[in-house]
Amino acid sequence: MQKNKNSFPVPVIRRLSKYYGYLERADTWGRSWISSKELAKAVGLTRSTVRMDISHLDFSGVCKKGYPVDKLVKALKKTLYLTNECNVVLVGAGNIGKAITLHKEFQRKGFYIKGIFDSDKKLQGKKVGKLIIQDLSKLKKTVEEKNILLGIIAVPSESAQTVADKLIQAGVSGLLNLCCAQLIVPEHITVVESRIAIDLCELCCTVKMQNS
Amino acid sequence: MQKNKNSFPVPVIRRLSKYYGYLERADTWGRSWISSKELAKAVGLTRSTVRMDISHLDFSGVCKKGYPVDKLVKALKKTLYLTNECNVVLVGAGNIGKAITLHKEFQRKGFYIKGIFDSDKKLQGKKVGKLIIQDLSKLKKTVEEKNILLGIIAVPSESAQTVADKLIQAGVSGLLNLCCAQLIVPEHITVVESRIAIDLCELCCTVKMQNS
DNA sequence: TAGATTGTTAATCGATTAACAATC
DNA sequence: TAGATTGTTAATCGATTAACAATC
Repeated sequence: MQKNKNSFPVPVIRRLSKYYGYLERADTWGRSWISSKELAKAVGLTRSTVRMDISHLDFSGVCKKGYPVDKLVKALKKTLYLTNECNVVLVGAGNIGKAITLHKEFQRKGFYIKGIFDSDKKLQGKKVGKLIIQDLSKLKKTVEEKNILLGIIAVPSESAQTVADKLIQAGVSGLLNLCCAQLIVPEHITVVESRIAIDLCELCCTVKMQNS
Repeated sequence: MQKNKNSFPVPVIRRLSKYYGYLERADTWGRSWISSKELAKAVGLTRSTVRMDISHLDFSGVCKKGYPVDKLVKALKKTLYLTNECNVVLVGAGNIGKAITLHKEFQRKGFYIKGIFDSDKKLQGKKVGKLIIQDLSKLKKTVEEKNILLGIIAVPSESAQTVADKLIQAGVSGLLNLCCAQLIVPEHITVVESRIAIDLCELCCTVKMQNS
């Protein structure tokens, strides 16, 4: 039973995404029922956590059988707002930026990169897939015309804040920050940090602490 | 005062990495002292949290002045095991894998990609920067000879588990998993998940929940 | 029926924040 | 000195886990 639309803690959202990822695949294998025990094992969590998380959804399981996979996938999709497509723009046409633009996983999940921007004049006009790299002065126009919800920041740390400001001014509601600089944003803007370099630091540190 | 080398909770490690990232830059600007208040503001946390985290280090601040930036950077570097370089291999020479290999940020932080591997025969032999893409049969030899600690997995979900098994068998101690599949690993192996697609889902979901 | 599994409440655990004495 | 800041303890907050009645 869904209590309050706005009351999902971030850890719950992250885990629901995990369940969705696994169950979507399980569904294609023809799996029709799954218990909290099995799902917990598959994603590396406890039964209790899985049941608590699923209780947030507008959805019920069946005693002794578990959860119907197809319906659970649908409920997750709805709750995670993955039913509609989501348009995004990306700033920074370096190696990482280009790789993300060309990556098919995002489209498959309903995220469409509708514009790629870079302040480097030498890159402007070049193609990345079907998109042409544009100057940031075109940002606002694209965000308005193409109904863009989110911006991805894949520029060097030094220009991250400037780019964030321009994206917000252009009208996006959320930022995915791939660079290591801390962003300062107004309250109504959501920022999620996705930093491979910091994740690698964390991994290295954890491993070395254990071995010491 | 450092109580127990092995007792750092993951959230603390992540925040210490953040402080390190910011302070390293502040140091190059010539900043010599910083208070918990200022550092907290710069990285978006509370004073209390900053002071608690720093109390984990083998390091002391000075009343009324705060913390000496250069010494704090050194203490963080030591605690986070960033004093020595760390050798890694990467499996999956697709767009993302190549972009990471070519990215300079990792080297700057002391992470050296010493080998790139792909099971695709058409890619083997080609160059990515100074590295030549190799077959996975060469994995074990590279890990042993080049003193490799970590493996980065940048392959499609379907082959992630197989690749993880091979990396573990080759002798790495930790895995950075960039793909969405859940990995099953023995207890002595550390896995950190770094998933742009899931971060993007989280961002989209959070934004849409707020706007609804 | 007996056994298994859900849904939910209560208990535990851990992390963050607040408060304040000590200090310069 | 007065004011500011550290270091640390205690209080709060929230998330995870355990337990168990209800159910099929």
